[in-house]
Amino acid sequence: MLFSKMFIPTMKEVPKEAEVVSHKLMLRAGFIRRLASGIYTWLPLGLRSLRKVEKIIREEMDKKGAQEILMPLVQPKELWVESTRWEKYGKELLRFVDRNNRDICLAPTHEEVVTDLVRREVRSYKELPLILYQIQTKFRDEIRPRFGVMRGREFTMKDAYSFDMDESGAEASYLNMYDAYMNIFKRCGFSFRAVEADTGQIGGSFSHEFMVLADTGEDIIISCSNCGYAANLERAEIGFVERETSRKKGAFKRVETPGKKKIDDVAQFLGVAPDKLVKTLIYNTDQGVLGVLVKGDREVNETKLRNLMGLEYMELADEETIEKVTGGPLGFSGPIGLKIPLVADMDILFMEDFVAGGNERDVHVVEVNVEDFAVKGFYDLKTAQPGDLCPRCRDKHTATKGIEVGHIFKLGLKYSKAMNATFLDNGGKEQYMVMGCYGIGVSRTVAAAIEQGHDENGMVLPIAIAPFEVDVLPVNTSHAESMELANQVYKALLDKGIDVILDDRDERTGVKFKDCDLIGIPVRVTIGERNLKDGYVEIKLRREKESERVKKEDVIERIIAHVEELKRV
RNA sequence: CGGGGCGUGGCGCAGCAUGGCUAGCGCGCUUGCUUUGGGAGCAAGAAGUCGCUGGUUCAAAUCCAGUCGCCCCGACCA
Repeated sequence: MLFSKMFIPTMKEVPKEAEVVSHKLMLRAGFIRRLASGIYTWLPLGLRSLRKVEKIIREEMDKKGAQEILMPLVQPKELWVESTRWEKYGKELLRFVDRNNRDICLAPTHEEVVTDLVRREVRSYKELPLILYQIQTKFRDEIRPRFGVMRGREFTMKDAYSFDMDESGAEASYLNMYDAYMNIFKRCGFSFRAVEADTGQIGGSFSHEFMVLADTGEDIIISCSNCGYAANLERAEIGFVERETSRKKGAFKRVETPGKKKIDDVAQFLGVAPDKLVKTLIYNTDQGVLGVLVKGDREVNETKLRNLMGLEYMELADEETIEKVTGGPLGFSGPIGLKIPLVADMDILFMEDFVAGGNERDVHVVEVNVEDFAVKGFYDLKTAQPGDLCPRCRDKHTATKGIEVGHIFKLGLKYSKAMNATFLDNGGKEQYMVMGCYGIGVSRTVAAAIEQGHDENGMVLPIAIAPFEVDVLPVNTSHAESMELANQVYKALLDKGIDVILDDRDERTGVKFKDCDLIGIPVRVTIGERNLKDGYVEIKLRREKESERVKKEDVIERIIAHVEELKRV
C-alpha cells in the first residue's frame, strides 16, 4: 500500500471530544470518526486493525470447531417476549416499530435468535455438541456512551453460543472456549488475565472475564499474587481468619449523637475509628425488608447479597420504610431489637464493643456485641479491597485495573427452557439443551490495545493488531537512488507476505516520522541519502528508543527477522 | 434521569461581560518558489448561514426565550 494513495487523515491537534488516550489517538491517527454519540465510522487504518483482530478470532474459533454464521441485527419482539427479556432488558434495548406497526428491536445480543435457530433445526443428540459464532454489529443504547469506541452504542462483537446434551458436555464446551480465548488474547499480544466473574443465579465457577491490564481500565481486578486467584471486584471473595472475641452480652449503652447520621460524623463525634462502627442498611427486596450489617468503613457488595439470598429484586429502602421497620429515622438504624431478618458480614462476627445505630432519632449505642442481637448468619457480603485476604490461601489481595475484552458464561437451561429448545437423547427422551455463551468486544479490543500500548508520540501497537507491520520511509522522494531502493525493499517485503506501507509522500521527513509513530507501526525502515552514501539504511522498532544501521543488502533479511521476533511475543 | 460545560472555516481556539466598521488567530488546505533526517520558510489564495428557531433592537456571534447536538461528573451506603 502506498501512503500517498491511502485515506489516512491524521491530526496534529486532539479534538476536544476525546478524554481517554485510546480515543484521542484513534481520532488523531485517522482510525475512527464520530457520527453521533457512541456511533463511529471506521476509516481504512482503523478497519485494518479491527479486521486483524477478527482474523485472529476466526482462526482460533474455527480451530475449536466453532462454526461461523451471521444473524440479523433487526429482530422481532416475539422472540424477546418468549425469553422474557422484552420486559427485563430495559432501555438499552432499542425498540421501534416498522411500517406495519410491528414491534422490533436492534439486537444487543443474540441468545434469542440463535436459540430459535437451533431449536428449529436440531432434533437429535447426534447433532450435538454445536458451537455457533458470529462477528457482527451490536447495538446497545447505553446510558452514557464514552471513551470513543470503548463504550460505544454500536460496536462489533464476536458472540458464540454452545449447545450440549448435558452438564458435562457444557463444561467441556466452556473449557474449550476458555482455551480459545486464552489463545486469542495471547496472539493479540496483550498482557491480560482471565478472572472469575459473577455468575448470578447459576453459580459455580463458570463465568470468566478476560481483562486487558491497563491503568485506564474501568474495571477493577482483585487478585492474589501468591496462589493466582483473580476475580472482578463484583465477585471477589474474601477469606477470613478465626479470632476469639469476648462475647459480652447486654453491656451496650445508649449515647446521644444529635444530628450525626453519617458514619464519619458519628465516629468523629464519639472519638473512635470508623471501623469500630457497624452500619445497618435496610433493603427492600422481593423477599421482604432485609437488614444488612457491615463494618463502618466497608461497603455492601450487592451482587454477593443478591446471590446469597437468591434475590430477584433489591434496592435500598426509602426513609419511610426505614422509620416504619426500625422506629428511627434514616442514619440511626441498628441491629438491636430489629424485627426484620438480618444478615451480617463476616467482619461483624469478630468485632467486639462496637458502635451501632439506636433505632431512635439522635441515638447510637456503644459497646455492642454480636450476642446482643440475632442474625440469620455471617457471610462474605462486603466489596473486596486490596489488603483483604485471599479466600484460597489467605494471602493479601491486590487490586489492578483492567478493560474487559471478553466474557464467557455458562447459561445452563435459562434460554433452552424459556424457549423450549430440546432434543431427543439416545433413549428417545426429550431433553433441554445446555447452553453457554461467549463474547468478545472486537472494537473494544482495538481500543484496549492502544490503552495498553502508547507513548507521547502515539500508538505502540502489537504487531498482530497494528494496521501495517512495516513502514518503508524514503527521506527524500526526489532523490532517485533512495526511491529506487525504497521501492525495491517495499516490493520484496510484499513478496514475502509482509504487511508493508511505503510512505511515498513528498512530505518533510519530520511529518513522515510523526505519522509513522502516531499510527503505531512496529517496524520502520528509513532510507536516506546520508546513510545510503555508505551503503546503509536505518531500521527502528517502534517500541525501542534506538535505531540500528543495516547494510542495504541485508535489510530485507533483518526486517523479516524483526517481524518474526515481534510476532513471537 | 440529575448537575456542570461547550457549540464561531477541516482541527484547536479568541471575540460575547459593556450589541456597532470588512468576524480574527494558530494549525491544516490550494498555487508558486525555496527547502528536505523529527510536524519547514517566503509569497499569493480558497474556505465561516458564528448549531438551529424565534424574539428584543436602527443594528445581534454578542442580549432574551426555546430547541438540537456534543463532552464531563453523578445516579441512592444511613
